Amino acid sequence: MNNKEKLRKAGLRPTKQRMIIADILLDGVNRHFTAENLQNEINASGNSMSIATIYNCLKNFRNCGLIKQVESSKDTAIFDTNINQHHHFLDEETGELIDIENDEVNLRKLPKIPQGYLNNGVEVLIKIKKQI
Amino acid sequence: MNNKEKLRKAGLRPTKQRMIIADILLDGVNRHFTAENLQNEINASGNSMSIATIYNCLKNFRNCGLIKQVESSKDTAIFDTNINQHHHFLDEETGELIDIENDEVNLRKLPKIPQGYLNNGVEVLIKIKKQI
DNA sequence: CAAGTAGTTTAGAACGATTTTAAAGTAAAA
DNA sequence: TTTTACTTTAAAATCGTTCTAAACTACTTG
Repeated sequence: MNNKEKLRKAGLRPTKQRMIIADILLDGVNRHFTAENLQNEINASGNSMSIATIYNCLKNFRNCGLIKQVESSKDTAIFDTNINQHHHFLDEETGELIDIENDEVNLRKLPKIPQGYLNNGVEVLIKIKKQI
Repeated sequence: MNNKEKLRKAGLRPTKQRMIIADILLDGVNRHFTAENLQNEINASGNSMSIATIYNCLKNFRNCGLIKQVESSKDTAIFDTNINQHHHFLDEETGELIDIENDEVNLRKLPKIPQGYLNNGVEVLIKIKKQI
């Protein structure tokens, strides 16, 4: 399925700007990035786009499940093109994130989900620090 | 150990402002809060403090391990007085966090920590959503 | 295809959380 | 004490992100 079809399937009009971003993000390579990182890639690809459009687009893509947003207490939002359930190592010093595939983690025991709620995804974060 | 001693032990001068905050936060009750929540509690206690001092103090307390900061992609930093390793349920709609004690989660299998790094804490986040 | 309409992009202003500034204040050391 | 280093403060600045409202464009319908 090409990117135009992916956008339509997600319920998004395949505009010029969304296609530029889809071409960068939806290439099958897993990556973590910020809005600013993406703007740099857009510029490097010979295109340009308002930062408001980049934020709109990231929000749309995320809401449609084309990308994920990483839970992180950094001051800048971090997005992830790996939309499968998976986990992360986080170096708190540098903010660097490393993917952990889902099958590398196994939970023996999970707590009871609170009354009236449904489980909507489990994320394991392993904080790491450089050895000295 | 009283709060003055806790601050000294953490390497922090027990100033008037830090004592006011310690008296609110270090009462043994686990809570999640933002800088603004804390400011309201300070005001409610009949004291007042510059917001810059509150941010300084939270950063100091966190760096000394007196409180923790929760990994969350909300736009406002969330702190936690529960400094033991533990986990959270997160309702992404409302941002509500619920503690999960460490013994309620059991990991059967953990991935290999990347070369040159040390494990610095595991956090499990279970995203939940309201049943409809 | 033409015209209508609903959704999209844009630059720039606005916003909100957090940090910086630099001056005044305070705790601890000498 | 006096000195020194650290802390607090109000206000300004910063930074990521969202809003605004006007121009634009994709899609629909005739």
